[in-house]
Amino acid sequence: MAEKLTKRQQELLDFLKYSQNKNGLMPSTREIQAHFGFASQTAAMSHLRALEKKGVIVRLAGKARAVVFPADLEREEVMDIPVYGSIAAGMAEVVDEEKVGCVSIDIASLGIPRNARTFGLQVRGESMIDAHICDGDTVIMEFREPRHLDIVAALIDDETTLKRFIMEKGRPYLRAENENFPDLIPARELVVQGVMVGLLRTGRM
Amino acid sequence: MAEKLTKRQQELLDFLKYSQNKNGLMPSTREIQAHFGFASQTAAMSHLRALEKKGVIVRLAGKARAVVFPADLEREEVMDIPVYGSIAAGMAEVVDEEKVGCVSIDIASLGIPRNARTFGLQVRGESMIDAHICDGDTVIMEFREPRHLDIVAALIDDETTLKRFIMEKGRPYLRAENENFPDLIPARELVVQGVMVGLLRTGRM
DNA sequence: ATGAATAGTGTTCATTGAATCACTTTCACC
DNA sequence: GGTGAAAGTGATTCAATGAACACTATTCAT
Repeated sequence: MAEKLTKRQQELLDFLKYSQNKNGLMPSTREIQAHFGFASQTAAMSHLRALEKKGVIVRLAGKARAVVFPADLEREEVMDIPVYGSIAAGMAEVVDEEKVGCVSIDIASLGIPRNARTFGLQVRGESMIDAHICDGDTVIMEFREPRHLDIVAALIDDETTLKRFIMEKGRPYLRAENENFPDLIPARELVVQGVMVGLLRTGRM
Repeated sequence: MAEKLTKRQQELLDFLKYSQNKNGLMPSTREIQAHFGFASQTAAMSHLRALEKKGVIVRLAGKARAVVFPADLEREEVMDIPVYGSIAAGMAEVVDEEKVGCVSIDIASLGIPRNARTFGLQVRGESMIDAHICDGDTVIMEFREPRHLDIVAALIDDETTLKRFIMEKGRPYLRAENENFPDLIPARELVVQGVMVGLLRTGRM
């Protein structure tokens, strides 16, 4: 199965990947022909056949643009999660100005339902270091009601901070997971923007 | 742009998503017709037009199966990273038996080149807790030469453990990031299987 | 030297599949 | 009660595409 490709076949495969990424769909044989400057469309056809025989692509006979990468079929559904540097007061709907990036990850890895409203948040500071959440980490939040001991993104003084949500005798309050930080924050007007469901750390460790 | 869809339009959109996920390509108007039991192919056409007008899909005129979700175009290239529970001695090529899952994530989020050889590793134990790597975390490793202070997956006594790689006066050794663990491990036959480039934590925090 | 891949050219054909026109029906809204 | 959007039916047209066949040329391992 893992037969190695010839140089030309690799070029063709690269074009297929490029095309799917750039245009969102596979090229037709004639588009392949045009891209490589073939005089005959058959050249593209035979290359596709070769790639199929080597198992790097799958083709569905008779259908147009029906070239598929096996990996794409096995892959779980991928979700795009917007990442914010901070989340301002409103947040009701969308807050594009603060958006600093996007993480695409398969929903199975996160273990969340596909219809969950999720967003990412870049962590600043060490206030949750005892929960092993570091400065620079990206936490994945889900928009839902917090439960006891959940880690939540809460709006305090117009800024979003990560805290542990404690429900004691029906009274909720927030706690930082760092000895050096103000231990308890009485939660009067408690605005919870999301509950932490995942964490992503990248770069030099 | 974010006009809400009718029930029927939502059904159609779901079918498009289902089809792309299941078959790897978009359905043609006739396939849509067959799926919904329309007597006329025009019904599918007009629905697609409606979806396009509302901005949830993009269509390329004249091309076959040319329906694209805008999100797919903005998305960076997604990479499938195999996750192992542990990595046995060989590891030279592929070790399918130990594979416990797969993480799909866009390469931009990880900040690694697209041709990097990466794999995931489930962390067991608390030996790296001081580096804020917890039991149950999945670390993303890249197969490359370790540098000073990198966190590496090293093979010790036929088992893979995560350690910090220290290069001191040309002599490499490994250190656990946990006071309670054997502080230094002289590295005689040092087999480094990968360098940590990312971390993913999921589930209840 | 002789197949067997690889890499093409040139041509033809049958489908697949998008697009358009003409009309019907239902249903919410003012 | 009229209007317009949503949801269809039915028929027709024609470009976009995959597929097949016949041949050529080169490389490479038997």
